[in-house]
Amino acid sequence: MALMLLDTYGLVYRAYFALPGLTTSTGTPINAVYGFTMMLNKLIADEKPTHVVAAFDKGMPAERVALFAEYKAQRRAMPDELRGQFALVRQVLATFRIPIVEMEGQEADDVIATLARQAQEAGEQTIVVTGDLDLLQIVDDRVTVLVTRRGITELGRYDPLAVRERFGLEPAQLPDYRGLKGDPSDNLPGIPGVGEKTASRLLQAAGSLDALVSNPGLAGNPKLERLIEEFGQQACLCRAVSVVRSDLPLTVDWEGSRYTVPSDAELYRLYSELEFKTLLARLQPPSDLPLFEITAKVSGDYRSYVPSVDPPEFASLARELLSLRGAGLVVFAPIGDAIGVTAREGQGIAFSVSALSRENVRDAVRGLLDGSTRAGGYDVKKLVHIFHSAGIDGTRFFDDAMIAAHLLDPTRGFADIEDAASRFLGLGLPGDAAAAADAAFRLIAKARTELERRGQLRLYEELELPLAPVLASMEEAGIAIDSDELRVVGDRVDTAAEQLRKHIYDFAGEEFNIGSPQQLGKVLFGKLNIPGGKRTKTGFATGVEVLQGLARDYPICALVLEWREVTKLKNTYVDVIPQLVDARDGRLRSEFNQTATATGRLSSTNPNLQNIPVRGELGRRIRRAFIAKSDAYVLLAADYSQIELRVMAHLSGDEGLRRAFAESQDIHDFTARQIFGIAPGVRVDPNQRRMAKSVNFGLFYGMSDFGLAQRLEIGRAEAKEITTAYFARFPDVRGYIDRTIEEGRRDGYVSTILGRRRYMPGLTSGNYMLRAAAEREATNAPLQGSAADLMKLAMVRIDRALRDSQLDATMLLQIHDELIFEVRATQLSETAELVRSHMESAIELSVPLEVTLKGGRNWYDVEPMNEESFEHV
DNA sequence: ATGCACACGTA
DNA sequence: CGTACGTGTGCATT
Repeated sequence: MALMLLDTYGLVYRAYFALPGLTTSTGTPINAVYGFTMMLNKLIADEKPTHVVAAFDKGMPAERVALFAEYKAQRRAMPDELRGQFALVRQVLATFRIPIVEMEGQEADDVIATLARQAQEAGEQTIVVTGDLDLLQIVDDRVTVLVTRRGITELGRYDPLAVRERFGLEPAQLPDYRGLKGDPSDNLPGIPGVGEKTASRLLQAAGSLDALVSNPGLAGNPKLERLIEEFGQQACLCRAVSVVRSDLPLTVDWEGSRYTVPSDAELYRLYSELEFKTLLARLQPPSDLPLFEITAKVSGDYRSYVPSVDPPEFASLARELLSLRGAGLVVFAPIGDAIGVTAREGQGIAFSVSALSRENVRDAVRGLLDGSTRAGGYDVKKLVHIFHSAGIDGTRFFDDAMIAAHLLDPTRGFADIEDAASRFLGLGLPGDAAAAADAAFRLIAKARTELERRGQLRLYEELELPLAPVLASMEEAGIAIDSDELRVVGDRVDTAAEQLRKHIYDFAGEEFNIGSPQQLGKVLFGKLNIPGGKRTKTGFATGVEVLQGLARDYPICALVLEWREVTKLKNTYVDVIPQLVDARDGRLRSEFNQTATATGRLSSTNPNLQNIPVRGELGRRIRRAFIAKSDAYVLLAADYSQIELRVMAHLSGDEGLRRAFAESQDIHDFTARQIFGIAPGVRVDPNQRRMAKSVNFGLFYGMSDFGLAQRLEIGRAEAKEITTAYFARFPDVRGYIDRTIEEGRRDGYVSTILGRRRYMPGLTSGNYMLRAAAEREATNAPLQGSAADLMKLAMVRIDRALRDSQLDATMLLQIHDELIFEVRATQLSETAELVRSHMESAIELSVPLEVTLKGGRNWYDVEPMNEESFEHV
């Protein structure tokens, strides 16, 4: 026989924290019981036990508390969402006919140890499954312990050999070990300063805790010796608490614990009740159940209709329900694997994407959107993806509650509907899809009113809303990756990193973790005594500015900088991108988030394609891996030149700045001439141009004289002279900055050209630092945000124009002021012209917009296209 | 596992 | 003491 003993509490607890907050359609939390059931199924399948027993804790562990009053005193109360699930766990165990063994005043550990000993004495093999390492002490030839690792399905298997390998100790020594090192989770102090390493070493040297206490000299180190003398008794106490009892007076009906596989019908009932859709899908529905069973449940205000099996009739039912309510607007809310649908407050319907077949999703949605209804949703981009995968294209969404919420308060991101509901409706959601849909419905109504009041309805309806499906199609397109090219860079980076590492060790005279700023600081400024150390709270500052200053005199600093560059490339791009490439078609699909930034820009994640290196030569080469899909295609890159400064020229109306752009000058060169009074015909010193460039950039970041001085490594007085000269030449720029901050203070927000707002409460703060930071943000937000407005508008129009044209061209990426397309090579010039015209005419400013076009086989080799010949690439 | 600090890539 | 992001590592926390 093979006996399996479950440390039920530990496993359920583990499952609870390992899984996200899943609930049934009525909001009952089920993540822990679901995880536990998954574990149980897997354990039975893998270990094939003949007998299974579930041990539970019951009551206070009186003996341990008597020994050590503080035992588990620090434990936080069990979360309510978890507590309720234990009844369901018992229900699961009942279905599997697994007996529960518990004993008043005893912990599951002791019950398990007792049963394991009984089985051992009978000559049987036992497998113990637990969530922590305390039970490893009972491991022997006949007792194997499985301990959950990360996730819910990974288990560590401990036999005596594995225990020795992990701890360097025998299983029986583990209570001593725990007594020495303590255990914060049970509030056991052990000996202060003694951790895993020391505890293990001490026991290897002394054999046992008793030996150590009676002869502290065995520690071989005066400091430890003292600690043992002082805290030895405490350690013994902790040890006593840690020893499990294997002599409880328990008798088990072994025959009753024989494991028999539950029937499909029993499992079906259980899984339906708990709405375990994936587990349900593996089962054959019993013939005596109706094919389409609707269970109506009420939770709070929300009435949910949950199909418990694949329902062919779902669509017609859903439509019937909605038509009863006189639906004119249908709102979809994706939440987890499910989608909620609603047509009127408090009347949601939920269905799950994973449980329903694609066909059913398609039928359901088509049934709902039959002409007379408008579609809305929370996170339209996600809905477009879901609909698309179910074969539905071209749904026009009239509302997106997520986007609306973000327009109303762009300071925060709105990842899921719970965020938005709590912020704007003051609602906590019960977590089921129907409630989410209902919340989305209410959000839309509320947000529309508010957007209209603020004059942001056009921004919402004509810019942000149409952009969502454009982003969806970009995400779906992805970009082709040449993995071989990435490997080439990878190899170079690998060897470089290796050489640099060794080199650095040579200079340091020791091996250490270069990636740890703490260790690096100690080596550089401690051991090597390089001057100019100190700063930051946690230790030495080792940022680029610091190391760059030292690189000339101390080669090791230059090496560290190089090492950082190289490992950064490796870890962030070279090693990561291949893993994210879709193996089916070799394309990389990242996500564009429309509701992440405070200024109106997009953000990109998984991976972030908006920060692929361009400055360093090695890093830049990564762009060679971003290619067009075949020889018949090329990449087209179109970027706005100096868009933020042009926006500044427009918003400020400054004559000098406008003239510069009107005359199509090199703006930094032009600025340098103005600031430094350089006559026409005289060349601008590159250093002067560099300074002018810093001034221009600093402007729209709200930089101070101090910041400019630091940036340019010049005196503060000189910096002051430069800015004074600048504002003398461009006086309206000064006026614009002051006016913007003043308006922000007065109205509470600043605005972009299209009326996007950013609320700036910090402008009236009494705290100087806070206020100054808010002033910089207020200066920058309209500039950065207006540039984002322009680009987004261009994207919507280009997407439309491309679809209306016969051009074979796809928009792939947006990098704030740049768009990347995949274009049929023969149509490059035509496409480029289309893109350029829409970008340059997105919004008419008082200065011309200028777009630079480049084309090439890959992102690295894109080369400027000139007016006459677009075809030379 | 989760959150923080630091560092660093982009516009 | 220059804006806006996302992601990697190390390290200290459950």
